[in-house]
Parts: sequence; structure tokens; C-alpha cells
Amino acid sequence: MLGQATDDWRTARKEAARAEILRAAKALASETGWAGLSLRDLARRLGMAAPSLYGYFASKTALFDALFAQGYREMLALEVPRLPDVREQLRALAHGHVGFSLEDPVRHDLLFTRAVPGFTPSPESWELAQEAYRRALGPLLDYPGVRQDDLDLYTAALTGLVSQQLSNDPGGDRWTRLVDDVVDLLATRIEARRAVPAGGGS
Amino acid sequence: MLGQATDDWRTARKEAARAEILRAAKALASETGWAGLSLRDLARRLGMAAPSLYGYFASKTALFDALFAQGYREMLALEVPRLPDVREQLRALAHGHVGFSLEDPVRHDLLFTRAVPGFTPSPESWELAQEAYRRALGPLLDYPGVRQDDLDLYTAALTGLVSQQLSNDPGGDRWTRLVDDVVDLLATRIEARRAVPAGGGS
DNA sequence: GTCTATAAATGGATAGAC
DNA sequence: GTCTATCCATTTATAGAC
Repeated sequence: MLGQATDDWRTARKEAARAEILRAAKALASETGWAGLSLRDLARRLGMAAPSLYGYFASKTALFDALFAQGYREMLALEVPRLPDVREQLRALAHGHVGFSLEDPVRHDLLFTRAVPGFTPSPESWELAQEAYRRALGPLLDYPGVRQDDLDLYTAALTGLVSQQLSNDPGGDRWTRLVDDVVDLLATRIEARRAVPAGGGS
Repeated sequence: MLGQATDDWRTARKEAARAEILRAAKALASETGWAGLSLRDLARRLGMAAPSLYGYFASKTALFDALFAQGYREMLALEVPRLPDVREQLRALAHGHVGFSLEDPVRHDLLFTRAVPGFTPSPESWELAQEAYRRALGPLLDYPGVRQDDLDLYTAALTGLVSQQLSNDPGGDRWTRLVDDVVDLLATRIEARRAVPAGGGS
């Protein structure tokens, strides 16, 4: 009765505190980089003593893992409309993913680079990441003429654009304005294959 | 007389020792990652005491900087033939750079990613890096119809391919076999612009 | 739950003998 | 030049009082 309601309230408060810690960790990482993040600094930023953090996360790795999983859950929450044309579908996906990376560079570093020295995601978090990639790219293979290497090319070109953008022109658009060009080049490549269906052979 | 010759001999020996330290540092980094490299481990690997390293490098940062500069000197030493056709030129450049990255992943990480937590190159080394990029890509702008954004696209796509290859399929060719496709897509893009020279406008 | 105190380990760098 | 000994700072994590 009352015990039940009190427990719910307590867990909700604890969950809110955990979320606040994660938020502060990202803010701190955006200044020091993931490699430079220490629990001492994080605790000081939160106005608490470092050991108090262990009441919310079992270890520094557990904290990173929670952020990693949170990031991929956010990626899974991206809505990607299903469009009839491959080119339109690619365009929607590309802008969705590029926007996702640029809107939170710290999250980008954690999810898509090996920027955190000692960190390896837990199996659960890694499965979440795999699921996010499947959900994001898998449906493209349903379009006629689309092959795995098209998706590999798509992934490489877009991650390359984002990476160059973030490290060489943060806040600008020198590379990201080329997103549509990448989509067009790829769509043309796919459609050309459809016009002359069976390649290779002697 | 003799003093002169002895000095030469001594500096040569010291230079050889420095080179050996750099070689060992790369070997160690390939196992532990750049972030995990400690001077203690490096010295042990070389069979010497850690403080002895300071006879060759003023600091850990100086050691990283020497490796960084060495890497870009190696990149500058890449010979790139000058070919009459843009497509052929792009192909030669692309395979040269991709091969350069793949043949030494540890060097790739040091030169092209921000894999070393505290490290910032010295102004001299950074100038060397700039020179390497100019030498590698600048001449492409001499070809008629080639624009800066073509090179940006080229750079992004190729670094993306290499990055995916190294982190998701090390030793394989799932991504690098797409290098020629990238070159063809870009060459087609450039040539198409030459066929219809003046775009845009109202 | 949060604190203080502290353990335990790591790592860059210096001092000074030989 | 290379060593041993040591300094000094940092950081994760635990113990135990309140």
C-alpha cells in the first residue's frame, strides 16, 4: 500500500539522479574529452563527493556503458519515414543520421569512435548497437537493385563526412553540405545497375 | 680532426638509438593502443630503465611528436605519378593513400585520428602535416573542372572507407575493395560538370 | 545516502650516484 | 649515459562513521 507507492517514488527519484549524472558527464566530456573525464571532476561538478557516485553506478565503466546504451536508444528512436523511391529514402536516412551526429558531438564520439581508452560496451549495450544499425540500414536492402556494398559505401562516405566536419570545421557546413551529393552519387550508381541488371560474366 | 669524426659517430649512434625507441613505441602501441602506452612499459620493452628515455626525448609528448613528424615525412615520401587523366590521377592517389593507411594502422591512428589523449603536435610538426596535405591534394585542382568540394568529398569518402575497414574488418577488404568505385563516382561527377560547364544561375 | 579518510595502483618526471 | 631511488600528482575504488 503505502510501501509500494513510496518505493515507486524512491526509484523514480534515484532514476532522475542517475539521469542528471549522465547529463553532467556528457557536459564535462564536451570540455575535457572522454579520455580526460575523471570521477572526481564529475562529482565536483555535481556538488557531491566522488564516492557518492558509486551509489548510482557500480563503476566508471558502468557509467560509460549507460551513456553508450542511452545514445543507441536515442538513435533507435529516430523516426525514418518509409518512402517509395530509393533516392528519397536514402536522402531522408542520410539527413537523419548526419543530424543525429552533429547535434551532439560528444555522443557521436562515444558511439562511433574509439575515443574512450579503456571502455568496451557490455554485451547488452552492444546488442542494442547492432539492433540500431539493423533498423537503420536493413530496410534499404528491400529496394530492388540495392546491395550490401552500396550500404557499405553509404556508411563510409557519410561517417567520413561527419568525421571531417566535426574535427576540421566544427559548427560549419563545409563537409555536411555534400550530403546530398553523396546520396545522388549512390542513387545514380544503384539506378544505373537496374538499367543494365546482370553485370559481370564473360 | 679526430674530435670531429668522433662527434659524427656519436650523433649517428644516438640517432640510431632514437629510431629504435620510436620503433619500439609503435610496436607497443599496436598492442596497448596509444592511450595505454606508458614510458615504463616502453623502457622495459627496450631493456632499459624508464628515466634513460629522457636522454633521448625531453618528454613523452616530445616522443609522440617525433613519431607524428616521422609519419608525415613518410607520407611526403610517397611518390605520386603525374598522370594526364583526372580519373587515372585520382586512382593512383587513392590507392597510394589507402595503402599508406592500411600498411601501418598504428601510424594511421596517430596521424589521422585523435587517438592520443593529451597530445597536440608542435607547430613544426603541424606545418609538416599541412605540407603533406597540400602536396597530396593540391595538384588535383590543376585539372580543369576540379573543385575544392570534389577533394573534400574524396577525402571524406576515402578516410571513411579506411576507418570502417580498420575498425570493423581488420585485415579484410570489405570496404577497401570499394576504393575504385569511389574514384569512378567522383571522376564521373567531375566529367559531367565539364560537359555542362556553367551550372547554377537564374 | 553522503560524507571523510584512505587504500592501491599507475605514471610522468627529477635527483644524484656511478 | 644509465642506473636506483624517489617525488608528486592523479585516479579508481573501498571502508566505515554519521
